[in-house]
Amino acid sequence: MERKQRRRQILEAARSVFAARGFHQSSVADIIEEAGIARGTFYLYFESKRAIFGELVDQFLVAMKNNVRRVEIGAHLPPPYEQLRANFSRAVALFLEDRDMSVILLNHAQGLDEDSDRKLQEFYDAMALALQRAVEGGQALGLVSIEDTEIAARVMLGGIKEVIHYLVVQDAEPREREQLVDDLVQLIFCGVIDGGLKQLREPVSRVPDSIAHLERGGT
Amino acid sequence: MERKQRRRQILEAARSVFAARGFHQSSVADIIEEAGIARGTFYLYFESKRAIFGELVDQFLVAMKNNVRRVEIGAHLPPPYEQLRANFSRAVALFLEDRDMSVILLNHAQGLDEDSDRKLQEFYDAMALALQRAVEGGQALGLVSIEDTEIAARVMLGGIKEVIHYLVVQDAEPREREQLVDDLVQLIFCGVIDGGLKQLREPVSRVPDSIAHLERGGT
Amino acid sequence: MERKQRRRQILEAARSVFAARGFHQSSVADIIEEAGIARGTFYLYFESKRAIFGELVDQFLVAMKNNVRRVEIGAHLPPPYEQLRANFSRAVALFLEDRDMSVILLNHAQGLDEDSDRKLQEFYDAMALALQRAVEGGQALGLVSIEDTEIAARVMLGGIKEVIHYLVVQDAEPREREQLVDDLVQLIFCGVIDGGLKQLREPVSRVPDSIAHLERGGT
Amino acid sequence: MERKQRRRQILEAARSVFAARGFHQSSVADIIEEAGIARGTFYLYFESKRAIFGELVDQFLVAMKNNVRRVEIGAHLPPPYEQLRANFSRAVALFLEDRDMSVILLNHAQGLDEDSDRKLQEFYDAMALALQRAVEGGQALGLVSIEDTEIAARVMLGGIKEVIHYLVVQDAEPREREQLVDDLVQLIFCGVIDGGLKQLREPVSRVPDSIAHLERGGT
DNA sequence: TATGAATGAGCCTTCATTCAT
DNA sequence: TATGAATGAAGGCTCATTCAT
Repeated sequence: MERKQRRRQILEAARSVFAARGFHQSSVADIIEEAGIARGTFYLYFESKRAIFGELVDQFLVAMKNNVRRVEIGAHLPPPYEQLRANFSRAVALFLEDRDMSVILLNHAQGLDEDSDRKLQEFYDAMALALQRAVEGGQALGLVSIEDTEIAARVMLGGIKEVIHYLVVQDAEPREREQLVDDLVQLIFCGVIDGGLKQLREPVSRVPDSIAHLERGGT
Repeated sequence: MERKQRRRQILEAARSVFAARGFHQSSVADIIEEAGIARGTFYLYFESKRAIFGELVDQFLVAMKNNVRRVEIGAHLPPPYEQLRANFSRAVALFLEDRDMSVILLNHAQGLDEDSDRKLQEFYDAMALALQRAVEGGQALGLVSIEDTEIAARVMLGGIKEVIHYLVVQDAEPREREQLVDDLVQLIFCGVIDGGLKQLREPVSRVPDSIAHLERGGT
Repeated sequence: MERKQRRRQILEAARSVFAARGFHQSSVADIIEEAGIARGTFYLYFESKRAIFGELVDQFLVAMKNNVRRVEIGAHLPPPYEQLRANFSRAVALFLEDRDMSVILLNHAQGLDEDSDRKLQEFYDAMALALQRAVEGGQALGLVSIEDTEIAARVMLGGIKEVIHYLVVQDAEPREREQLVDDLVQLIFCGVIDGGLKQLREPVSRVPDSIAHLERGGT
Repeated sequence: MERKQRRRQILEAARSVFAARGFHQSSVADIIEEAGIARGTFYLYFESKRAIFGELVDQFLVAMKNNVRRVEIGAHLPPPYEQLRANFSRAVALFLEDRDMSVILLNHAQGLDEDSDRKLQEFYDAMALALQRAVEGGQALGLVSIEDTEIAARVMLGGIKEVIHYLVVQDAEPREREQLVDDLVQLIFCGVIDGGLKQLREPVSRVPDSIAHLERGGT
């Protein structure tokens, strides 16, 4: 128990250090200073700087996997939308509750070495695949007409990642989380345009006053 | 002129090295070897390893800025959709034509140091702002009902980044670029669900045969 | 008494560890693992890693000193040869019975630090001196014509050390120990050439068939 | 040429440092201080501390191998004794001319790691084999009656090593080198006893005055 | 006495940058 | 302008030893 607590303490320290400076800018010296321990103690609990970083990432990925459930279709089950929304909600919650790890994962976790990159890649691939399956389900139900489900899934994944990243980096609890999730789900599944693309396709003759100022805007 | 060519030669070498290994894994030794020049020569043309990296990023960002134009609304102008689509098309083209830089920007350019991160941040912020303005334009035109245009813009930006990243990393010219751009625009503006969310909200009683296999899927 | 047993246990463990890996390659961790004790316990019995090593060496040197007796000359005493041979026999027995320590002494015990080196040096010096005295005795008896008895003693000492080392490292009980001792004594006192150097000094005109193959040998 | 000189300079520094303190007690810091160069410069010329040590050892072993020639038997060749003596003379000269390396080889070169130990082992094995072949030659010529030529060779090798070691550590040019070589050859081939072992086998009834003092000697 | 967590000095090695030629 | 040898700060990691329990 003692041992586990010390481990946790070091992990916390490392997490905050990595989040603040990134992997390369962070030295073991930074971590032990943050944790208030001696040099050797660090290596009593972790094999290397890489190892503790990997453990942090793994921890988070596992939590994420455990919180995202396959969308099942059936009469006695919640409608797909509810299931999807619940997944989104849990994922967003995880990210927002652990901003350090979010920053690490979305900002610094890439380009360390091939193994590490592959692990991350595989995680995102798994998320993308889950989304792709959901989209294919929608296709089968006749709700989706787009053909390239892989691209569709990637767009959705990217949207989620970027929003999370944005919110975390802004470091502002911007609004009600559930409202955010609703927006996110709607944007990702339905886009921004209410009635589809048709409306965009026509030339606009009358500029509403409300946006006239945009025409010659600054940077 | 001679000097400019030498600069360009070193920049090319650095670009390919950075793309292959990332910033931290790449050493000045790698770059000068790739360029076939001596150690000292490198510093005759660039102040530091960071400087040449920054220059590569800047170069690309400038090209990108030059290729993305503000969407103007007016009777004698192309419809907003055409303008938007043209922007997307040019951006995608830029990325796909310079995969090295795409990898660098989307994978390795973050977490180097505060200056660098801020510059990148500012670039993406600018892209997000452009998208946000477009969305606000749609709002004014009554096409968009979503209120949080900032989030909407971020979702769109993330979708684009992720797709580009995916395509570049896959290293496969997957399909007609224009077709891809069409899909991208549709996804980002209209989402995947044809008729809006309503359809997802209802429970599904009948599972189409075509997706029955998905219910108990593997990994 | 309990304490002495624990000491002995740790000494045994250290001996086998040192013999297997040498002083520098062996860590205190290795020793306590081999002994099955805790880190702190080690320092309850020995001041340092160096100390336990020194104690092992001392132990062996004392045993050796106790087993090598001065060659006494007198009418009622065994002939010098018997006494010398007995000394050799006991020394060889000691080495072969404690191969771990033999390896340590003959292989790893040098170059640790000045104190340690000096102690070892002194031991070998004592052995050399004993041999030198014996040679001087022979000189006085008219059996030895060589003048530099110091060198003679060193040659003899080196011969013994090398043979022991060889046998221990080979890890094979090569032959009857007493036969070995006989050979050793003969070699060290009488050399390999039966009739002295004269025979070697003359050119060889006729190559015996038995060694013709040696003239153009391999490695 | 410049580069070779710098290499040589570092090698010299390392040689003297290793000889003075041994491999483990010597740090790269010691070597660069002795050489008067910067830390990085060391690694410009040698891969590691181990590498430079290995190079020093190799250098010496090669020189030794080049100086020891197979003893050939034939009517038109110098008598075997001359050839043997010449080998000894060259070997002794090599050692005495490079005392640093002698100390390193005879004192510190063992127990570093398996590779290193094996290399050294192989070198001594080769020397032993050469001596064994010589002894076998003597056997064939009827000059040698001892049967175990392997042991004989080891005794000879040990005698040489120990004498060299002794002389080097004493750090005194003790006498004419050729005289030393003569003694060495005689001792190694003919032992110390003029007329063979028989003389030692008889009890001694009369103690010559000249050695009476030895009977109750000091340490 | 026994434990094992904690300590921190010390070492090897890397690599961006400088500078004499 | 070009070279490449030289620099030295910085960082990861080990391990003998201490100490609170």
